[in-house]
Amino acid sequence: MTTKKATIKDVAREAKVSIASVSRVLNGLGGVTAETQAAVRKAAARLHYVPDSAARSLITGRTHTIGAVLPDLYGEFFSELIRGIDLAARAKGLHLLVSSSHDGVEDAAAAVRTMRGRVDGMIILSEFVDGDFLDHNLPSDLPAVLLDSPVDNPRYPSINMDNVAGAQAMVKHLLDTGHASVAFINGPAGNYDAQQREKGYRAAMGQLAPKAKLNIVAGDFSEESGYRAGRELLAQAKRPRAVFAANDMMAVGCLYAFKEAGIRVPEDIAIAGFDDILIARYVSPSLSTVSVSIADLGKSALLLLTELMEGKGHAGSNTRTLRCDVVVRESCGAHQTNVATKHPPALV
Amino acid sequence: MTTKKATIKDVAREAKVSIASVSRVLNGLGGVTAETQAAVRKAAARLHYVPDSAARSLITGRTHTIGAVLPDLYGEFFSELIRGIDLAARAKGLHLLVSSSHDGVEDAAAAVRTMRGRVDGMIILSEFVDGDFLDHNLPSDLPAVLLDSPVDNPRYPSINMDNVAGAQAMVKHLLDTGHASVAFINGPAGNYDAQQREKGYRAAMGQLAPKAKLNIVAGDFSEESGYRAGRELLAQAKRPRAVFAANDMMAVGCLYAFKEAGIRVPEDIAIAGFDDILIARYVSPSLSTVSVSIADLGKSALLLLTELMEGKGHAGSNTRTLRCDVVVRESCGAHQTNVATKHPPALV
DNA sequence: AGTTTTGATGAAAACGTTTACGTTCCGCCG
DNA sequence: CGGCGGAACGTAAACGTTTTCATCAAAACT
Repeated sequence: MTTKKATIKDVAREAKVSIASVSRVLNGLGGVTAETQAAVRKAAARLHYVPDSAARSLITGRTHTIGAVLPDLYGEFFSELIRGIDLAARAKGLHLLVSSSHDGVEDAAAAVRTMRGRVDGMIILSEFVDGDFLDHNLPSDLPAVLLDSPVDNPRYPSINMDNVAGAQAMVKHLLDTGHASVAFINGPAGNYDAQQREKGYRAAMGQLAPKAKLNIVAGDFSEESGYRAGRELLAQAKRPRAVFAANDMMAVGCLYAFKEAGIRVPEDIAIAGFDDILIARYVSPSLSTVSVSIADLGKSALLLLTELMEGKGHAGSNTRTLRCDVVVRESCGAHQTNVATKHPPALV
Repeated sequence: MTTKKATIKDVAREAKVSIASVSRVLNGLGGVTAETQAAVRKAAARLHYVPDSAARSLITGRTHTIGAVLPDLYGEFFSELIRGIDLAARAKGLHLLVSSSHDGVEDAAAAVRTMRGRVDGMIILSEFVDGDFLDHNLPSDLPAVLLDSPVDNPRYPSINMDNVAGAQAMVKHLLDTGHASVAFINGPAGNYDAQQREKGYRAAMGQLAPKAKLNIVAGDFSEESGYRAGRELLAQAKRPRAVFAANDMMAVGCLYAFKEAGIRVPEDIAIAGFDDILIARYVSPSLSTVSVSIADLGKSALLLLTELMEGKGHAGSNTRTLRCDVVVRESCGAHQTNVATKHPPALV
């Protein structure tokens, strides 16, 4: 509107007070009479004054911004996560600086470094971070919380979804539904989530079907690898009665392999996935899966981070876990569905 | 690592030069001998010096950050858009400040205002912005580009996807495939995209099937509204041969309505959508749709914004358009598919 | 009435940079 | 040999805040 942006001095002059008083009024510090307060507010409004955040940060040392560094993530997961973080951040009056799509250690390190000084805290989700990474790239005084990470460093709390309990629950459900043999399609070797889910599978099998042989085939989270895994399973001498894939995309790939081979799902073989991606609802048969509220994950991360920033940090439980829920749909054979009147799924 | 963060003074002392020289070296301004340069670099490295961005912004007036304010968007669209922007921004050495999930004018206005001073430019996607909004909430000297907006203000260039051409092409395709009558499921009344797509539908029909009567039913972009629209269409005296929904979710809803009624797709009625969301590939029959590279949209927006920021903001063509492509799948009846060997869809 | 307490206010320092301007030194030309 | 130009470098001002401290008046005590 005006040609030059107004500074605190302009406001002070306009209101006939000192800049100190302006600062006090605008920051609600008290120690000002109602009249000066009114005068300052009026002047500020008239001049469209907005405090310069750079100057403010310089002196206070706070940016009121938190940074999120994320890998090149699968769409839905990404957007839900950001939404959760963003919403919680806004509620706390914080801004969100995002840096995503990192596909290498160096890339992630650069991202973390360039955020230095621009943020009051960080939320990091990256397969590349470990203790060393943090020590080398994070200023020691910068609060950070890790997402979905195996790192157990007391300085950096982490939030994980409860992969093992979720996987365990799903395997239990499959066994309970009457499928005696359950095979598992694994994720990429180095992936933490995959490892945890496999652990859950092993645990459930060991506990509930101790005499059954474990049946684990390789995969890499891609739909195509699920397809290949599906064919591999079909080629086995004794076909499993159910397949539990470490993520939904592989489950879908597997589903296509079965369809192609004329195998009926769930009548001949049941299938279940993990993640509850949007697609799971729309493939046919709709996919039973394990769901985790990703937005909640983001929200929890931010809340934990703000606690850290406010110094309420730590002591004890510095790692939190988010519950996972089994979502029963058609593909596992336990769904009560009136096939005749198939209503549209819930709105997204 | 070190207990206190190093400032430029520390580096100067360590390198036995003045702070001015340190600044010159680190900013590559020249006017320094190779020796001092080396000394400074060594000192900076030893101290793990990182320039304070707040102080830098304060004096230079630049933040090297661009802001994106977005509505509470559909997942996939959102993540793709952010990815496009983020990638392009990083390539230009810019940071990305995100504020999403705004569901009201006041909300969006607040977001824009609080970004003031924190960013060098903004990318705005919001149904609430119009000329007034911008004049009231944007500092006049802050470059901004609008996404998918009807605003035609010379001060704010905008980038739109070519909704009308895309819709036109899809209708043409449906007609060419032999479906004589094409109905249209509209989007929410106030929505710009919806309006443009309707416009494309009208244009194509008027041009290619001038004697056919227009058949437009209401919808609001939700899956459920698509379902209702589908039932409405089935109840018509003379059923259309093809349905073109203003977005994919409605097309999916419509598909379910047809399935429920025992209508075969595409044999009895063809269906097409708009957006090419991930699901489109996975419903059965897979959904023909109009695709636009959302990441490109984000990238273009950022590139345009940086041009503006560098002062290359020229008069004339201040609004750009992004091409849309018809994606032919099974639901429109023109797809050559070997149903016997249905391969898994392309990886995402 | 004199003294202390209280509360509002302003002056000025500090935050860590960039940059305009001086200073110094050296080599070169006249 | 004296002056001059330019390169290298340093000094200090400026950016717009917050915050400490001093000041001062008025109210509250003795």
